[in-house]
Amino acid sequence: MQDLIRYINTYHRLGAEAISALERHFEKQVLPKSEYLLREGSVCRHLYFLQQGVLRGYYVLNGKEITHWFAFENSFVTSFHSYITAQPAVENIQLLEGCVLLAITKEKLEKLFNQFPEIERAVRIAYEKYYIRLEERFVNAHFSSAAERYETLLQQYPGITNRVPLGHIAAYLGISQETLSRIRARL
Amino acid sequence: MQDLIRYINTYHRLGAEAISALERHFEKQVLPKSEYLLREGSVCRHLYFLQQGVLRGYYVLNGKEITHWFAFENSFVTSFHSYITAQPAVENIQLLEGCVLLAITKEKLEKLFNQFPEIERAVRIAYEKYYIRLEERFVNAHFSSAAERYETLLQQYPGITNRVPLGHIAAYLGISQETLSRIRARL
DNA sequence: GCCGGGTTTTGATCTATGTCAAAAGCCCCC
DNA sequence: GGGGGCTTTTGACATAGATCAAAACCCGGC
Repeated sequence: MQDLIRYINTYHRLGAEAISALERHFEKQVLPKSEYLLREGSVCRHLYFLQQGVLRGYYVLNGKEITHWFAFENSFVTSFHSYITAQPAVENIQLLEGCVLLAITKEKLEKLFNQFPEIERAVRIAYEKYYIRLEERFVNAHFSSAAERYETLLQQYPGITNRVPLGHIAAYLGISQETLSRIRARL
Repeated sequence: MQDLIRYINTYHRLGAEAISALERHFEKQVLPKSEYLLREGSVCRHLYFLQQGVLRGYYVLNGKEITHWFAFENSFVTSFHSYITAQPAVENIQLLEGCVLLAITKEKLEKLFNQFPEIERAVRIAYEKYYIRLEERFVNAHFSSAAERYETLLQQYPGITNRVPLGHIAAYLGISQETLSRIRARL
C-alpha cells in the first residue's frame, strides 16, 4: 500500500483523510504467472495498481496475438477503453510473472472523487502524464526505425529482455519476431 | 461561446455558475490563414477551443515538416506536452484556414478548477475521451496499411481533402506524399 | 489571358521489413 | 538426463513504401 500512496503522491500530494480512504478501498490481489486479469469480451470494471510483476495487454488480430503494451511495477493498469466506456474489452490482460496488485472498482473510485476532489485531481494529473507518454510513444513509433525503437525500449525498461519473451517485444514494437531477432544480432 | 459550452456539456453537464465563469475567462481570437498559434521553442500557456477553421500541429525532423495532428472545429487544442510540462514546445501550431478560437490561460483554468470542481471533472472526462482517441489512432497506425488508414481518415473527416493539402495528410498518415498520391489514384 | 509558385502526379529504382519454412537452442518435467 | 515443447535464429524470397527526379496541374494576382 505504501507503494501506491507514494506513487500517487508523485502526481499530487494527498491529505491524510484521502490517503486512508484509498487504503480502505483498494484490495490486494496476488496472482500467479499466466493468469488473466481480463479477457476480451468482458468489461473491465477495475483500476489496478501493479505493485510487483509484469503484465501485457494484447489483442488477437488475424489469429495472431498482438501485444500492444506492457506494465511494470509501480504503474496503473486497466483496459482503458473498456473501463471508461463500460463496453466489452477487445483486449486481454495477462500476467507475465506472478504479480501483486491493488484493485479498486470504478464505482468506488468515482465515489471517492465525490468525497475527495483532491483524489480526482490526482487522477486528472495522472491522466496528463499518461497522455504525454502515449503521445511520445506514438511519435516514436511513427518516426524512428525499428532498431531505434528497440533501443529506446531497452533504455526505458532495462531488463525487459529477461522478463518478457522476444515475440511479445516484437509485437509491441510493431515488427515481426524475425526482424527483432536480426536487429539483436546486429547490435 | 455557445459552441464551447455545448461541447463541454457533452462531456459533463455544468451548472450556471460554472458556465458563466468559463464565459468570462475564455477570450475570443480571430486569426488569418497561415498564422501561428505557437512556434517551437516557446511555451504553450493556453488551452484553445477551436470554434471555426482547421489547424495543424507539426514539428521539423531532418529539415522536413511532419504534421502529426489536425484539429477541426469544435475541439480543444493545445500543444499538450508543452502546456502540461511548461517546457518549450517542439512543435508548431499553424492555421490552415482563417480561424475563430477561444483561449484561456493555464493559470486561469487552474483557478477555475479550485473554484469549480465540476469544471475539473469535465476536463478529467475530456481527457479520458482524448486518451481513448489517441489509443485508437495508435493501434490503427500500427496495424493497418497506408490505404486503410487513409480511408479511415476520410470517414472521420469527410472533406479534409478540400481543406488540407495532400502533403500534410501524407505526413499525418506517416507515409510519403508520393505514396498517398498513388493510393488515391488506385481508389 | 498569362506567369510563377505551390501542389500533385508519374516513373524508376532502392530498402527495410514481412512471410514462410526450417534449423537450433533452451528449459522444464517426468 | 532425455524427450517435447516452447523460444529464438537463420535463410530465401516477396513487397510496401521511400527516395529522387521530372513532368503536369492548378490557381491567384497582375
